[in-house]
Amino acid sequence: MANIKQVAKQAGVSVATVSRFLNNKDYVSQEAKAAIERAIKDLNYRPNQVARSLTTKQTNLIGLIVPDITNPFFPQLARAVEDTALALGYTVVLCNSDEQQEKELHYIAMLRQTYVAGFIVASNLISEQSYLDLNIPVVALDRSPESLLPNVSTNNFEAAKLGASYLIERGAKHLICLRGTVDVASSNERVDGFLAAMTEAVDYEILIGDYGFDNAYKLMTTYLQQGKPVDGIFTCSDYAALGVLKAVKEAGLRVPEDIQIVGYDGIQLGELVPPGLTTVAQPVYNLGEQATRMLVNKLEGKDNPDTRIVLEASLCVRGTTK
Amino acid sequence: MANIKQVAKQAGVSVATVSRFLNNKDYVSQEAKAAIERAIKDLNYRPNQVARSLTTKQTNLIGLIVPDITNPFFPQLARAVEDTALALGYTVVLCNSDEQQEKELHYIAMLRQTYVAGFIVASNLISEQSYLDLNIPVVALDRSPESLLPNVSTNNFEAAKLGASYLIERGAKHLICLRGTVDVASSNERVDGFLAAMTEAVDYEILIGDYGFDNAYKLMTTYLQQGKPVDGIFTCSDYAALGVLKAVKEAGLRVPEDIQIVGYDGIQLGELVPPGLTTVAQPVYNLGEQATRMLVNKLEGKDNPDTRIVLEASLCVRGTTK
DNA sequence: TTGAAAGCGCTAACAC
DNA sequence: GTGTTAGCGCTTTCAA
Repeated sequence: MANIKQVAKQAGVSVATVSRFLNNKDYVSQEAKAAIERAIKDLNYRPNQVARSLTTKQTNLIGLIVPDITNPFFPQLARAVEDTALALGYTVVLCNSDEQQEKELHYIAMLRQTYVAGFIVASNLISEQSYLDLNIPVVALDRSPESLLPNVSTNNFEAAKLGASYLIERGAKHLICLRGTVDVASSNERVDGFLAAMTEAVDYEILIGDYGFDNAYKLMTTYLQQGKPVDGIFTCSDYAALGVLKAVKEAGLRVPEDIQIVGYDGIQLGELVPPGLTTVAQPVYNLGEQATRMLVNKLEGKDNPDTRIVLEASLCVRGTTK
Repeated sequence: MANIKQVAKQAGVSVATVSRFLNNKDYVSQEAKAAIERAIKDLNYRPNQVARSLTTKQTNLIGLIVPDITNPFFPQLARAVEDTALALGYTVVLCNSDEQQEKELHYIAMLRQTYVAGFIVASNLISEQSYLDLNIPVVALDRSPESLLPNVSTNNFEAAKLGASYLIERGAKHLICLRGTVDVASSNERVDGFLAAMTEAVDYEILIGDYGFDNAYKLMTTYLQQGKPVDGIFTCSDYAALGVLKAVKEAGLRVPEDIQIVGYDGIQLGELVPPGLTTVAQPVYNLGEQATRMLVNKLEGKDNPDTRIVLEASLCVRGTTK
């Protein structure tokens, strides 16, 4: 691969001029421009990003950290982020922390050393303070509106309340809330929303799980074996709802006749899984797009009063409710 | 962030010695070692990878290119690759080409400039020659065993034959093969496998689609409206099978009573979707692991006769077949 | 066993 | 408008 020196020589100018041309800086005469353009074409020259970032201590890389790439919600989110970033001139490095703190730290360290421009964090394994300590722009995505970090999310509380209320509205009397990991703000907020929807006419129980499929399946299978009465289940993620659905069916119960289910997220797969998953749908694409724009605004030092965007989720009624 | 010079100063040695220590090269006296270790700890020093790769023209980055991150097969594959790579000391950069050649080229160019060590390619948008021209190790994953590139895959032909045969075995008489993009080798091989399973007792039709959900859904919906007789469908991906399943159900047909379906890939979601997707299951994790090992072997110049690994797929019978 | 110094490819003063 | 040159942080001869 050719380097800037060769281009300069071929074009009969200095490397500084070539560099200016490359970065649209200062004035470069028309003749010089033309000569450089030719040389670049002739030599099939591409600027070396590594050298560039060694000097500038900058890149146009955005690290996107997701907790579990096998949860279909995150690929959908990732796609939105990538789309938007690419359109704005940034490249996304997708990091799957796989629910392991160690992996997340590894990715952060690696990207940090690569002069990553900023992060979009959709996982919850590392403290917000740690991210702040990085001293580079970070945006939290799909976490809590109360986050210390600039963030984009839905109103977890209201959204969960909406979903839980609907279960009651459709006649559920014995509810379960399958919640995500404890101490995770967004997860807590969703549980609070669920609780806010409870009335005196119903009873409920809270099961502690995570947003994954496997745990949801196991927890619900165990629970159903106990034979306690249940006719409505609210899960804090769609992926978990799918696990619940499987457990319920295997237990020989009918959905929605015996048990109604409402998920959370709005993954595309929700419509595939017969009888169709009723869910509190987050505006997935918009979530990803807004987070990316917010980060890029920060990166480019734009005036951006927006340091928190809260989008509305909506109830998407399908077959798992009556 | 501290740099090597500061470490050297603090430790009372030269930068060269620190560098040797960092890379376990040549001899470094015990005293020097101790002093350097202390200094590194005191300064919380981390080598700057950018500077390092500018000098060495190397990194331990592996680019993993997938065609569609929203197809659940690829996240599963990605996870296996990441796991293995991390264990072997490499970091995976996951690139979703999103079925767009432009995006794929963008990622390749960007990683190439970053001195990426090698690629694992699970997409089919760019010619194999283009990858060979990169002049760095590349391994094709889940493509064709006939690939010019070193590759890891299942025996597409046999696997598809297995799936199609099973449909016939279970009594299907009017079959459809929903194939992937034309001119893609792995896709062609699967169709050939399907064809090889056909007997005189049945009739069949081949529909051209892709591995995605949307197209499968649309194609099948349209097809079913025509009212032609169909009682068995083989799709070249599970994700597409889910689309077919949806179309079939919407058309008011029963699965498997009226129409039997067999997918291909073995995604986890196959078991969730009632009545459970019968599929030709690829050994997903193993596929990803082997590809990563093959690439790393090449990167490290190990003697590796293996330039092609063909794994066996197996029939996973669930509810979409009788 | 260690240090001095050149150089990786590029940007950014600074001088002309 | 343009060229010279000093780094960016690291590895790697080459000498000592």
